[in-house]
Amino acid sequence: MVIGIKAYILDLKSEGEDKIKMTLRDKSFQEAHDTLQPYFYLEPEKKGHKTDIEKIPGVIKVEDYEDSLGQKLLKITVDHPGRIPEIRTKMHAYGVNREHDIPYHFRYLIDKALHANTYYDFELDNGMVKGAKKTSLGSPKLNMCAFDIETHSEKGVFPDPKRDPVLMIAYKDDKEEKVFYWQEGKGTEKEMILAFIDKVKTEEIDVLVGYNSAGFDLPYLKERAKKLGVDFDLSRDGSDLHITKGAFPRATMYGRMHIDAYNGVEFLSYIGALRLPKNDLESVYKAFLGKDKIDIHYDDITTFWKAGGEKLKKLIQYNKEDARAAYEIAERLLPLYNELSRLIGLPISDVSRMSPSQMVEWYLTRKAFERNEVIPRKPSSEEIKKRQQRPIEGGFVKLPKRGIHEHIAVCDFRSLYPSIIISHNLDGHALNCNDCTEKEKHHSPAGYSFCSKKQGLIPQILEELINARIGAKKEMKKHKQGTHDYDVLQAKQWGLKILANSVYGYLNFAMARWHSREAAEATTSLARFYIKDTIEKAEKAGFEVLYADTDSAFLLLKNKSEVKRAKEFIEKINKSLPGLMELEFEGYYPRGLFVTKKEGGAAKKRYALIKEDGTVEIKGFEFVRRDWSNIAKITQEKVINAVLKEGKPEKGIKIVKDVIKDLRAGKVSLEDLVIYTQITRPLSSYEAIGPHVRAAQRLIEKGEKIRPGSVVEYIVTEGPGNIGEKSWPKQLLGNRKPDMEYYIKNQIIPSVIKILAELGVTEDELSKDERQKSIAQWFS
DNA sequence: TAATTCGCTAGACCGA
DNA sequence: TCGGTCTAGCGAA
Repeated sequence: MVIGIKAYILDLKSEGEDKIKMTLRDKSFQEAHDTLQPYFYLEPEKKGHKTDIEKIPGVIKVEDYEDSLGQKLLKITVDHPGRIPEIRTKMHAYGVNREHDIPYHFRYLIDKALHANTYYDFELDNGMVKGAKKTSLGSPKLNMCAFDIETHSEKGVFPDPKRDPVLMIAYKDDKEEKVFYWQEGKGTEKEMILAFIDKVKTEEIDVLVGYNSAGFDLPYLKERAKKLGVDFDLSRDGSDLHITKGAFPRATMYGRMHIDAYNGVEFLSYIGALRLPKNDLESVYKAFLGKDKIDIHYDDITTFWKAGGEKLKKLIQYNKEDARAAYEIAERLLPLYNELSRLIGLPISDVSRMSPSQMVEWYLTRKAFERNEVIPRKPSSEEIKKRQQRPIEGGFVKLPKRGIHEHIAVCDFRSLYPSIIISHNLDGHALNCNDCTEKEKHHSPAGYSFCSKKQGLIPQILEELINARIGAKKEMKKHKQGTHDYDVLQAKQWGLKILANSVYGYLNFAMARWHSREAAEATTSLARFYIKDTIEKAEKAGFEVLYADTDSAFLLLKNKSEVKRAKEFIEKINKSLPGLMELEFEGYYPRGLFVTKKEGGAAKKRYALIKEDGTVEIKGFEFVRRDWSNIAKITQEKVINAVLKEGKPEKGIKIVKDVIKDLRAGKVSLEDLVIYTQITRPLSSYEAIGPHVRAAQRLIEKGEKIRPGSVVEYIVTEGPGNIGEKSWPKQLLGNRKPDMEYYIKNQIIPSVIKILAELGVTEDELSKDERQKSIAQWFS
């Protein structure tokens, strides 16, 4: 029987020989099947292998294949996707494998031109897909829930699912917040787990979110379920929850997308959309809910659970807040992942675990298929090492003019690297073309030239991404803020921006299939050319250029009315720029501050600007760095504000002196003295034991887990030895007293001195009236 | 197994 | 104890 349904592919997997099973979702959901004969390519070492290869068990067909790049290959069709690993190993005798490492369900979506999470009119014949036509329906709305578990724990012992039960499971969706729990004599752990599974199923949850749930909650629940004889079946087809352990843990269940919000937070931090002191649940909760999460030490969880009454209530609340924090982060992430999934065309569960580079690579893979280009191999480890040897030259940074300046116009190139790549067709395959004359080619200062006739894959996808983003932004204007359509478009343009911004980095990334050193060098060399050219032209036009970094230039104006002249200058530049390249007027700033380095000379990448409405933008200074104490940061912010708003030295001096006084009087909270620093490698591989490493060692001695990525929070205390010896983790501070003189001398003074120096404040002035004469020596 | 380069600064380390 | 050099982290773009 043939039926037609409007639905989207939520999930899919391989099933048997040449079959794909998929979950089609609309208001309900339904299982469907399709076929795709698995295949891969071989770059043959020499001709004449064909007949040998045909004899290999599992090989169905061997054909000559030439793609649109002129690559002459053998296309090897096999009977079963699961056989590819075995067959491709045998192929080493005949040549080099190509496209042998594309997961079968990705292969299916790419070859059939189907995008996950996108509505199609499917024609199904007894559950087999007979046709799929794209509809005009927009983004699907997925049912999402967050969850979190609390487990029994003995003092100082990490919970072990072989021994310690799960006490509670918090659940939150868009309708309710609920905590499943049991107590001795009231219910059982088994019933609780079953009730949770039942909840996920009855709510038809499509997206299950936890925090570190791939590494902890789901493996833990699975293990407990096994012990209790419960079928821990969260999937939509009765298949098992699949757990992959290791440095990058994964948990997958067919038919439901699992998102680990921890990956999401790392992703958002990575692309610069989120900056938290550390990427833990507490920081997420505070950033999103604006208040601190209830604090219960994990040693006390079982005690609270047993105690009942108010304590139990508090534990329930604690558990709820964990789920709530995961939910908050997921609410921001899901629309983005949904759009990225639609763009790249792969399921959310896969996309949510990808780095921006991987996203670019899979996007390119799909587009390469459309162009009939067999994709490049992954580089070997030797090739990767070779690529990493000599770094390419990056952006140009102009030495700024130090001091406090008035009337600054900032202009910057819109999407500089992408627009250069598109306008000059920078692409590994467009390099050294034979179709263009020297004159026709795009030339770069790096010495490489590129075809001007046939657009390369990289410039093509960049152009598509940028145009799609312009389209999405235009479309956004037709919708009211806060509506579903608006939010979807917002997420879409964000996803497009992430992809477009990642392409250059991808090009220069050693592990990239489409790595092109030449294209990357051409990109940065042209970027240096354009910014230097702009600086030169600005100076010729009579502007003093205060500073420039990669894609932006700061023009010093004589007065505010010169803004018009600056805009005219920008327009003139734009007339000379090729293709999509555009210089934009970013803003007018009445005042700006550039300081000198510690070693003298003006400092790059550190400045502060104030807008007409009084908002201050601070770049590079300690204020924006997490590895400085809050007291130093807020003092610096106040001083910068005072300098930019009033420009009088007295106020700045007073701010600093007051803080010093407060520190000596013990009026500063401990929280404001904490320094956050990340541990980036196993402790044993540090050559220099800095304060954060010393503090981490102390945590390890107490049995805490410190891994690369852990953020240590430490305070410098009074006592003998170097600063490291004096550094104690916040948790282990005990009776130790913070070393206030350290905070004055090594935190407050260095963070303000270069700023106040621009107002003519000298070391002596700052130390005047101070009871301790020794202050002067700090500035020596 | 998953973007790079440019730049600043603190604090350890090391030899005189 | 001093100063130079190196290691390490993090931010700007």
